[in-house]
Amino acid sequence: MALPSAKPFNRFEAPLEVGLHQDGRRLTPQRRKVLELFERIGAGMHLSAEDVHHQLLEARSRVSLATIYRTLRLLVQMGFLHELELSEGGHRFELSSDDHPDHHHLVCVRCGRTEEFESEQVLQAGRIAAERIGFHLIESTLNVRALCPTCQSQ
Amino acid sequence: MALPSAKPFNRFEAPLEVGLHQDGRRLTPQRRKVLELFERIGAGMHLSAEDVHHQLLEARSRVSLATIYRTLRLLVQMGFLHELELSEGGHRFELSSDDHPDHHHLVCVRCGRTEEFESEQVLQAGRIAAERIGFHLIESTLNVRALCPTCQSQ
DNA sequence: GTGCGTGCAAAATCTTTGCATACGC
DNA sequence: GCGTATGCAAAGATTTTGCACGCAC
Repeated sequence: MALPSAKPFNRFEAPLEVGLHQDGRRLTPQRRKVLELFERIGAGMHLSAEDVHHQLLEARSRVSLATIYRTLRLLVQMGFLHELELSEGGHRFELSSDDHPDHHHLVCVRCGRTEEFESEQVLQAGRIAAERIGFHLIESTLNVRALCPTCQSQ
Repeated sequence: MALPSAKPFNRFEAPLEVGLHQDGRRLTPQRRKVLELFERIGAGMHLSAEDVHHQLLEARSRVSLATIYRTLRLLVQMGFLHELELSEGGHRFELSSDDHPDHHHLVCVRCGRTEEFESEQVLQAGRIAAERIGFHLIESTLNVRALCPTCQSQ
């Protein structure tokens, strides 16, 4: 008779384990708990490192904040999580100008090269989305993560 | 005979002074220097608080970092500066998911309420902008800063 | 003269890191 | 058993704040 599986099935666990082992890394309870938390709350929920820490504590899992920071960075690198930039964390400033209306940024994820562009289409899409749920638009910024030509050829 | 103007003309100074006085605030040399710096380097340049501090020191202006933080916040509130969110400062995470492709965020600047939406139009605009300068698109996120219905009515 | 703004230094956040121990492999 | 990952605490980095003084108005 077959032994019961020690771990419940988790659609993320197999890929997580495989991905980790490819790089000589290890599947630890801490890493599993962080990823399971995100799976449990579902896509589209945004948590900070501190949020993750608290949620895990409430679920009776003590994972140190340092490990959570390390794990979040790892899971983003591996593609399991996305890192968002919402307005709270903005730390750079530029001049407002009529010649230079709402504009957007293309950032090379490898070398950091940044290019700006404008797009009436984007502006309009943001406005429509805002109006649909009754928000009043203030400004919109599209951040495009990309590879620049130089980094593509390397 | 007319007295010479003590201050050189500056296209931002008059609006700055007027805007400040409307709220019972004052036009100080520090505030003027910060705004002049941004004007000197031109629209589209992105500076952090620390950058502003260094640039002013090089221009022989000692303005304390605390004042720079206070002034940047003020100038953003008044609309003279924009606050950007580039990829360096992201601090929130969400699950990646095939059911939940590139999507965008509407954030209420007052209460922080966040709504998501998707837009093929935005995706396409990002793709076109990337291809135009030879970048290869990885992902794009539109952040829309807005006022939610509740906060509008207050 | 009134009271807002500044500088300074201390505090509060938020995030990273060094090191000894624990444990996945 | 080897070597990666963790927890802890300390260090860093960034941003905010309390307070006395200075200066814009």
